[in-house]
Amino acid sequence: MDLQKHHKPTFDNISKEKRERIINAATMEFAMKGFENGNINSIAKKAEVSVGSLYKYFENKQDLFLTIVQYSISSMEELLLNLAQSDEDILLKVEKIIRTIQKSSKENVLLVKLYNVMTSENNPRFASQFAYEMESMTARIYRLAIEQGKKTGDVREDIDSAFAAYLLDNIFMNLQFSYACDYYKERFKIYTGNDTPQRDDFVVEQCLKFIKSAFKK
Amino acid sequence: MDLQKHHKPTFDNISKEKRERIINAATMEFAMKGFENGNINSIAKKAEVSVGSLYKYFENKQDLFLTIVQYSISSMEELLLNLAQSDEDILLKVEKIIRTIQKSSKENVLLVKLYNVMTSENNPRFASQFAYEMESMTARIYRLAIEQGKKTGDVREDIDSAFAAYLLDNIFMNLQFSYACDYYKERFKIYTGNDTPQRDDFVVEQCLKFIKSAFKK
Amino acid sequence: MDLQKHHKPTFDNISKEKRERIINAATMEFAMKGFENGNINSIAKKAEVSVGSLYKYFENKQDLFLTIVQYSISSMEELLLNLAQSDEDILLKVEKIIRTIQKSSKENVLLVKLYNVMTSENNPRFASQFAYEMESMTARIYRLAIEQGKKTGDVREDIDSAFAAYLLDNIFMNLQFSYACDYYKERFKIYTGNDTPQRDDFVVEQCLKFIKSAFKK
Amino acid sequence: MDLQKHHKPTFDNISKEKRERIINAATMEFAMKGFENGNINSIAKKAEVSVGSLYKYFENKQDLFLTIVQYSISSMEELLLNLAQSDEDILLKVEKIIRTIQKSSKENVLLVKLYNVMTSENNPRFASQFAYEMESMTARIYRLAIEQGKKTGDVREDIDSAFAAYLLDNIFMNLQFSYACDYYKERFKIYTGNDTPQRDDFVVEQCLKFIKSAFKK
DNA sequence: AATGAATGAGCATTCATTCAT
DNA sequence: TATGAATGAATGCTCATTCAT
Repeated sequence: MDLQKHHKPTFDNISKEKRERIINAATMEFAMKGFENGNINSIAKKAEVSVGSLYKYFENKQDLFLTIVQYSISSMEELLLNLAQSDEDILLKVEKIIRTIQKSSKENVLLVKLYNVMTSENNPRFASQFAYEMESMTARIYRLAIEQGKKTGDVREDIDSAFAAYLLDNIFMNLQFSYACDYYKERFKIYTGNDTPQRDDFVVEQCLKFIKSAFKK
Repeated sequence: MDLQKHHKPTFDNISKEKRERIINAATMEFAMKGFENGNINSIAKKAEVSVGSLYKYFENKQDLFLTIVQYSISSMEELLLNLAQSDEDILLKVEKIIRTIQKSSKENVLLVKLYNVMTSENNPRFASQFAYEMESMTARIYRLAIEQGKKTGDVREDIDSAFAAYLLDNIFMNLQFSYACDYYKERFKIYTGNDTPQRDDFVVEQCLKFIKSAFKK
Repeated sequence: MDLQKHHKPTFDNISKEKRERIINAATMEFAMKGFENGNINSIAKKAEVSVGSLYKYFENKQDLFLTIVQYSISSMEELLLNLAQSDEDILLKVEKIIRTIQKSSKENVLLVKLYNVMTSENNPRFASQFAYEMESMTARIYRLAIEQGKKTGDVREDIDSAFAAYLLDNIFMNLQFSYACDYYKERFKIYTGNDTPQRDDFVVEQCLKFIKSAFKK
Repeated sequence: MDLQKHHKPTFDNISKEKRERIINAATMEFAMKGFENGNINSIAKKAEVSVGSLYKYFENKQDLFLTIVQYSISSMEELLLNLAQSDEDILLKVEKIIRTIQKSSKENVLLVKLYNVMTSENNPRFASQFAYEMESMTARIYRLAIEQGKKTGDVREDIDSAFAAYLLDNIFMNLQFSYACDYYKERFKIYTGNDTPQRDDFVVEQCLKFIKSAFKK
């Protein structure tokens, strides 16, 4: 677990506007090119900040990347918190989640791409550092919703809540990537014949049928 | 579909042993570091072959990479073909698939890592080139099995076969990564509490329950 | 006509001394080895500058080469402008040109070598890019002088001014190379028996006799 | 002076047809790309001979180049010998030379290109090795013709025969390049406005006027 | 003698990081 | 604190030459 900051204190002192310029430029760069291929000098130029400054704010490239990832996770967490707090039926929740994925994947293609990059970076440290916060939140939310569903009788009791949450997230995670990442978009097309998952209602409907039935007693 | 070779004819002429040394070295390199960061000179050294030779066999780095990926896909295809040809009940097939994933992911960690790397390289050309070969086979197999299931009454008829195949593969793909890739391993642990999906029977059992129920009328 | 700069603005910002170190090192390298064989890393070392810096100043090897050539052309142009502006008799002008060639070829052997290399690089783009600036100036100067000669009666009127200028330059160009370039030096020796055109006055005298007579009515 | 062979005895033993295949392929390669950039492996492929064989015939790349140059010089020498032996008036001879240049430059662009490459190769050994044979022949021919002209009264006696021969060759050499080499073609265009020296008769006429007058008493 | 696969030093170019101003 | 010029190690790829068959 790694919740510590990855930037120097100086980064907190600069103006919000400058901070956002940096975050945006770096997010774009890393999302488009990945960590290894992302270029610090390009980020500096795009953010209209000097490289020297960047190195005043961050120890090195990796720390800038980690900071960016933190930010993108925070953005996603906001969305998730809304879903988590509602008291609805699990299937309603699932529908909300899917619709949120559809909406936010289109609005924040870069964040999703970045998340995708993150999941396959060949640096174990990155992976384990962030999997925790990112996933532990969704894991908890899904598991609680499933347990709640068991109580209300919406979910059969003979499946393991934690594992079911995992399966659910497998579906959601790939669905999310299918809206934003090259490989997954292509894959979606191969499976369903559609260019991108454009018929959102169809996707919602099919997913719900599948999941509802999977949970049903 | 892109089944053409990505190597020069010379690569077919060298000894099987040398060819395998190269394949292994390159698979290891690309699986660990990805395409961009994979180092041709390192591969040559690891394979005990000169760089010059490598460039006699492959036009460039990309073609070596593509060749490697082809090999890994072929390996997977063999497994899949066995599953495809059997005439069993869809649930038996699903079980077989999961057990195959469990077995081969452990045996061929590198291939799975390579596949994972491939899915997140930010190169659209790679994406479309490989999504097709990689996924079109599984897509077809799953869809046919589902359609067969509809006929035999094992699968409800109101779900879209193609989309259900996609959902199924979402689950399998992530499961596969969970056995071999750092991020996904960590994520599995967060969801289920287990270090790696070691309790294979538990995984099979839970997946089957979920999927069986999802398909059930 | 290609008078645009071939360097990045950064090259204008560095100290004159450093700029000259680079120009000198590169001129030497390219003059001795030609474009293809000239080595960027060697130039950097000779100029006591890092390769990285060189690439901050120039987009690539070709642009460094073009810049060098521009410099050498500018040097020559200064000399030519003096000759051009004078209002003298064409034969006086010819004598001045020859003496200028003699003087400058000895002083700037490298520039002449560079020009020689340039004329035979098998790169059409280089050729057309520079032939124009280099030659169009001399072409105009010679042609105007000849036309002026026709008016004053020093030059017969039945020869084509432009073509005569071309023939004149043929002689001058080879003369110039004869002072600086290995092949042409050897060739001069074979023709005249002299090691290098050392007896400058003899060369002047003979050339003048030949050209004067050629122009004479 | 270097008249020795630059190939191993083995090259004399192979079939004439194979020898010519090699000569042709190498001439093409070196004429188009120059010595440094000419590629031995490409030559072997083009000549349908193995690289190994090439190295059986020639010590190294340089010796292959030198051999090629020898051949091209021999070709030119044949032409020159014809001119040399005729007993004509010097101006008729000059006309013949120009027409020969015009004809052969178009027919054997590669040989001329090769000769051009040779004159600027930055390897002193090349230069001095070949200047001798190539130029000493023309030097002698031109000088003798001029001396003959002096006797017959066609050439003024106060010019140095050797130097006049040199000036003559300056004109011819550049004229030759103007028909075959990129830089010189461009330069010809700048001076005369014509794309290539296509109006051959005009060229002959103007050259003759110039040279005739230059020699005239 | 002929082959052509193998070699590996060499080169243009990139980019994370430093540091003088 | 901010700047951005400077650094140089690192990498994909080429090609003259060798040598086992």
